[in-house]
Amino acid sequence: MTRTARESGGGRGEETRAGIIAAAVKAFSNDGFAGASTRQIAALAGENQGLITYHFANKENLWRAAVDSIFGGLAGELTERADILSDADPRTRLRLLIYYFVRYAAQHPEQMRLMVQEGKTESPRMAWLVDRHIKPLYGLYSEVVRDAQRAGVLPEGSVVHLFYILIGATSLIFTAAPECKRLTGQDPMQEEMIEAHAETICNLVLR
Amino acid sequence: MTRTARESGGGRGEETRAGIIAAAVKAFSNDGFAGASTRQIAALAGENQGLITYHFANKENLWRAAVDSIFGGLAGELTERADILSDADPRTRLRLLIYYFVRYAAQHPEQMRLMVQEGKTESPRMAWLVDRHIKPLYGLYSEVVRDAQRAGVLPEGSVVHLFYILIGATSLIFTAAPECKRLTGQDPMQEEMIEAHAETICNLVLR
DNA sequence: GTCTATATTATGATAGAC
DNA sequence: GTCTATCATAATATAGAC
Repeated sequence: MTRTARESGGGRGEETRAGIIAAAVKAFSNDGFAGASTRQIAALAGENQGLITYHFANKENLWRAAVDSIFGGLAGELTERADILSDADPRTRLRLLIYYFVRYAAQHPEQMRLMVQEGKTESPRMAWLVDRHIKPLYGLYSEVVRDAQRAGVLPEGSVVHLFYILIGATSLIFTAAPECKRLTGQDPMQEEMIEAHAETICNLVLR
Repeated sequence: MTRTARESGGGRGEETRAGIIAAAVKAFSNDGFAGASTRQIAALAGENQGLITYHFANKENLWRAAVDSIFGGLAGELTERADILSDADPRTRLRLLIYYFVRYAAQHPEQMRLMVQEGKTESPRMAWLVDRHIKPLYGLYSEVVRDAQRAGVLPEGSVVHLFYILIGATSLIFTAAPECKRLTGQDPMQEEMIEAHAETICNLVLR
């Protein structure tokens, strides 16, 4: 029984595939699609360059696999998290969601990096990313925001603005973590800094 | 009397130089240092590729010139703006500064794009950018924030967090404008959207 | 100051041995 | 599935004519 490249499971090839994807995530989120090279990605993964062609056929496909990996189960995780907190009063609920958001942004800076990388220009890749991954997130987010608005925990205002305000506020410090470290001497990836960031946002936003 | 490339003034070469810088600003902020190519920049400027070498010697120098051009007189403009508003009461002052910030972010999306591009990784370019341009801005910003905190218009909290929160909140929607347009159908670069964004931030933040 | 031509290296993709 | 070798192209940078 022969195995194909697309087949999932514990095969040796799947490990290689996963390693390449992990390297691609770093490369693409740091340098963008044009800036990252397949050779660099193969080297980072400790694999041969030819394996990228074998597992992904071309750079574009590798990028898609990397993006799928980055956004992975986020939508699911978020729904779950929001459901768990559905009993809490609206203010506490939003507060805990913000803490969750901030912690997530700190643990996955690649996600924001990639969103900014690709969101700057119109392109087929951007369209794919938005339709496949961002729209579902936006939908979930809209519900949370509207609930909070109805409960008077967030001021009125169209969801678009609140979406980008909240994402920007929670993520930028981690997206630009090395810059922040050089600018202020403080490392935003430290536990206390992550906590303090969430706390500051809550103090600023929640009434 | 011969003119050198470095000499400023109305010479023909200065126009060329300026055109190349303008093209470089777009290219570097969109594709990053690695992603942008000198050929692409020359083509965008409608100039010959050899002229980049003549005016800037190499890619790195061109990047520096582009960054200097982007950050240009921002620090000066900001100080001026803050001074003009020094008579207003603290709440109104911060409100007007936020409106100014948001409008500036909308008119200069390249600035944020470049900050994110370079802030992601430790590099000599990042160090240069932070030391030369971001630190002065951070200093100015710190004063404004501390004044607002003393007046009770902003909650307590260390300036680092408030810095990245405010910059992220004001800028991301414009940084990722094409993405926003595809996601929501609304173009954040429209006047009404810019106004609404500033308004939403003020409602959210000011007490 | 501007342009063409080119040296040199890096890139994405392919072919084929193992 | 993995690897080496290689092709075709695009990159930065240089040399030198005008």
